[in-house]
Amino acid sequence: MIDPQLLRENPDVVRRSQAARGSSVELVDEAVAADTARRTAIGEFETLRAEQNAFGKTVAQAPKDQKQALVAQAQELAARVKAAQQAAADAETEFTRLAGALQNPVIEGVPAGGEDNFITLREVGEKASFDFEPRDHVELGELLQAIDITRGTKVSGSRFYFLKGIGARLELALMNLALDKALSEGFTPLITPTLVRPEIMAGTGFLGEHSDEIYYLPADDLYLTGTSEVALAGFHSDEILDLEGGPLRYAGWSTCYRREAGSAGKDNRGILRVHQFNKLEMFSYVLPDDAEAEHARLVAYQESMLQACELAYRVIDVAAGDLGSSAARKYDIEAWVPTQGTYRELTSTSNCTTYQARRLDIRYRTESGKTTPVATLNGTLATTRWLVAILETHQRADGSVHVPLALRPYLGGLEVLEPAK
RNA sequence: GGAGACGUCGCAUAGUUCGGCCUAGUGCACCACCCUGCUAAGGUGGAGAGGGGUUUAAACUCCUCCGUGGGUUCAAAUCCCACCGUCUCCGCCA
Repeated sequence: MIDPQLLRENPDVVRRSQAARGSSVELVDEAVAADTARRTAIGEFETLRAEQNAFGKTVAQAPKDQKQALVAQAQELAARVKAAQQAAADAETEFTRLAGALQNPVIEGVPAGGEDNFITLREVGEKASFDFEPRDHVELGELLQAIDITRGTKVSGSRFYFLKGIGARLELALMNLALDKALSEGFTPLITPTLVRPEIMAGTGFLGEHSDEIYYLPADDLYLTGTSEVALAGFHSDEILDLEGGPLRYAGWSTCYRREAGSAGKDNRGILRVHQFNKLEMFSYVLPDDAEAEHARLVAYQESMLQACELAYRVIDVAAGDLGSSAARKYDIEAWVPTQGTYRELTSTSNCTTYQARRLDIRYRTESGKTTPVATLNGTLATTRWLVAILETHQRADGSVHVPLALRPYLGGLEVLEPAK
């Protein structure tokens, strides 16, 4: 939910943002009109209600012989109050519908346009080159007996897989490396529920245009989360936070579930795009003024993870149209995937400013004692998908795979993954 | 799965019998001030959330909020219904 005051006082800012995203600009004017209508309706209702409250006292104190006449009068007033209340509620609903459809105003400098209009901020590391024909991660996964896609499909259908042996260990090593990184940066680890109630899913903004991406369990009216961001954002919902001692930072460890409904036929091979994977997600609750600095911090943590895994990557500033409704700015880090000859997204970090917090009612107290929404940010620290880049980047001619130094302590010192005999 | 109890302004509690005197009382904690040489104790006052109006702002003022949502009524913390949550007992499973 955007700030109603911003909408009222600076509709141009919202208009520009909607335009940059390629979203409806007219919606801004509709929302402004709905805001005016809503406030008028509220005023009318409250005037009548005040009258009714006062009259109620007269009735209560009236002598018995006058009561009947007064009650008759009160009934008539009550009917008018009821109508006005309904009108106010309707106006409120309409405003919420329209304003709720407005996306988070993008931050100054975010490139306008769609998926291809991103700006590359930097490229880091040397892309792997081979004097042999490199194998893709599926082949390597088979050689190492680390990834079993055939059986994953047999058991659960397409886009499912087993991580086996060294594959399972490698994922845990990566996740634990990320967890230690998060701990050293002061994050509190949190293992989160992966089934959430509808209001939490809606509050984080995932039930909008991407609702067909989400698994839903009708028998229980619960949603399977596609990222622990959902639970992490819901963690402090309806709370007033104390940020005096600095931001609240959490690292959420969870399995993630995605239907991948719109991507049939895309990335069918391997474990790049799957229905289920694990992820360690950073989540920060900060003062609105500190959000951009926190965003830079989250990217830095992500880059240090990519570097620890000895991967070549680029950092991109995602274009407005590709942001999702809650994000005011998003940086993706994409690692070079040798057999695809391209960069693929490994992390994503969003600055949701106060947009998500306003929906979930997460506030802090200002110096004057008033409450106002906090800013929320989130970013990936590790996911199963990283195995793709790690295996392909560090492979050798004989099918063995070099283990990045930083991961070795988590694999009992193992330096090389050897093909199974 | 069955039976029952409960949900009140940070915490604890009163109020629900019998709808209007609840503009929700009290204690603790909290904040400011006063008093006592310090501390403790005591005194006075303040203090919840959301939203309108007004305003540069403050002050002021009005409406809403007693788990959530409906309903009955001139009037609901109080009566009715549904849902959510917590606890206890029984059953079942691990």
